[in-house]
Amino acid sequence: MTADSPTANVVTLSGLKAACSTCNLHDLCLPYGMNDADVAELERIVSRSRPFSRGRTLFRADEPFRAIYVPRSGAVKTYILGADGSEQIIGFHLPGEVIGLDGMVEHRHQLTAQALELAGVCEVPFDLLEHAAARVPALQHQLMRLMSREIAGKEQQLLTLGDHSPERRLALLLLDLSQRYARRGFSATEFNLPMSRQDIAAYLRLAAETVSRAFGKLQRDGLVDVNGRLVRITNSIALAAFSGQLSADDQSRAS
Amino acid sequence: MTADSPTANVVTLSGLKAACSTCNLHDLCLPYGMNDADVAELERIVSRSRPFSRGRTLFRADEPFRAIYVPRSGAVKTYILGADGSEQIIGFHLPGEVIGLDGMVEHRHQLTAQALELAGVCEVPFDLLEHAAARVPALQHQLMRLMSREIAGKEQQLLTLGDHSPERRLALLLLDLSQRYARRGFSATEFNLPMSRQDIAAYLRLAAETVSRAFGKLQRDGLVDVNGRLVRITNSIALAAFSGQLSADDQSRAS
DNA sequence: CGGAAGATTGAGCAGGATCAAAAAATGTGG
DNA sequence: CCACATTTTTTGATCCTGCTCAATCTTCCG
Repeated sequence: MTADSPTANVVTLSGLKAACSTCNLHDLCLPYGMNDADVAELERIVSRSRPFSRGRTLFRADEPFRAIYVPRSGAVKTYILGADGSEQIIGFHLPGEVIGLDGMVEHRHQLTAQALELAGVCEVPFDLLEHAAARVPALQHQLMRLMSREIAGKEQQLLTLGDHSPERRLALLLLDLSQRYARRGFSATEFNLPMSRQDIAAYLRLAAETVSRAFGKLQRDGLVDVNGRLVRITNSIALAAFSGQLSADDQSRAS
Repeated sequence: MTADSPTANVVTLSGLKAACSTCNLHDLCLPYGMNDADVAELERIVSRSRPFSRGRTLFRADEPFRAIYVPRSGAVKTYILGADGSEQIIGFHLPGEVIGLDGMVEHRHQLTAQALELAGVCEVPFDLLEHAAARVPALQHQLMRLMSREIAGKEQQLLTLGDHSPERRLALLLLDLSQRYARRGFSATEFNLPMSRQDIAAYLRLAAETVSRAFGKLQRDGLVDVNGRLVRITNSIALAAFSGQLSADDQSRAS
């Protein structure tokens, strides 16, 4: 249990034990559905790292897959560099959302994970986790649930990109973030975006200029109120209708 | 072990036991990494259905999630209907590729799965599978590997859609199918597409006309030879280079 | 053989990318 | 705390690519 060295480049994690039992992400994260004894078992595996400051990478694409990571606070983006060197953002990860589950097959990470803001992160060595899962059925079940959630989430994202209108893509992202913040106990209608406009553009596969204009349009239409990174959803029903999530009837009623 | 009734609408599966031990998809599917005793355990769970003819659905979005499905032969597409009623195709599934793993969290299927051609399918009740996985570590491991593969695959798909050029998107799909066929013992350079042009369009988020033109372009450039659904990859290196999978150097060399 | 669905080809249009510049926010050092 | 430098975001103008509409051709069924 040595003190953290302030050396910036070293991403080695300290051996600090996690406190899953007192973590408020309990029911979003790995411990969900487990009893106290099981959680204790989990805590022996999980270690908390020194916080990652903005821009620091948790791991890079092609690095060997050893562990999965879960932010406790802050936010993380995962991306891969395209053929032209541009960042293709694959996901934004809020506290309790597991990162790195895609590395199991190839035994290496498929993506690069980078902190969007100061982020406390838990590291979970995957081999230990798997062994524990074999002993603790509740852990096995929850681990699979998290993987299933990841699959469903990516499918949802494919749907978002399938929608052609930039405004609708942006609306879907804002609604998605809204729900995820709400589930974490934050406001569903007012929150700070952890990512830049360019990040949003790279995620929605749009030009940054288009994202800016899309924000303008949503604001002009009275759906959201945007001030820099602060977003307030002024009419969530209309926003959902506009995004195409509601039926055609609702849509016409809201417009 | 009653004979299958020919009633078309009934998707109830017959109780026929699977023969995972003699299935040639062994190392792609669930049995991978398991010993004979473990496979025998798995066979008690898996049941083979009467083949699904073209256009028949294995399950529909919103239906309760009870089982996952694996085609033994043929091909299956998964999709969801967009707000405007259009089919948004999420995936094409070849033999050995598990379908339905996204249903675990919400306890209902997120997508509709439909046979693209006559398809033999294995049905695996998920609760039984999970119980078996808790007893058989090799099964637990492989199940997680399959889920991880699914996540990585969806991420790859997001990358494909991120690419703006229709020709490159199509090239990436063809290369993807090529690899997947190759791993199944089929030719990597010559194969029949199981899906229509419209399906390809719905998958790549393009208009059908654009897909047609993209095929024309790839053919004119001497990368592929297309006759209806028969595809022959005449220059796989150039095709990979064109798709952006290879480095910029390779790309300039091939063009 | 005929009908229908699917695929291809062509012409015109619109929407998002790109290029360019101004404005705002962020951060840094004095 | 402010001034300055840098980055980020917004706004404007133009261009180009993929969508739409329309017609033809093909294939696949009964």
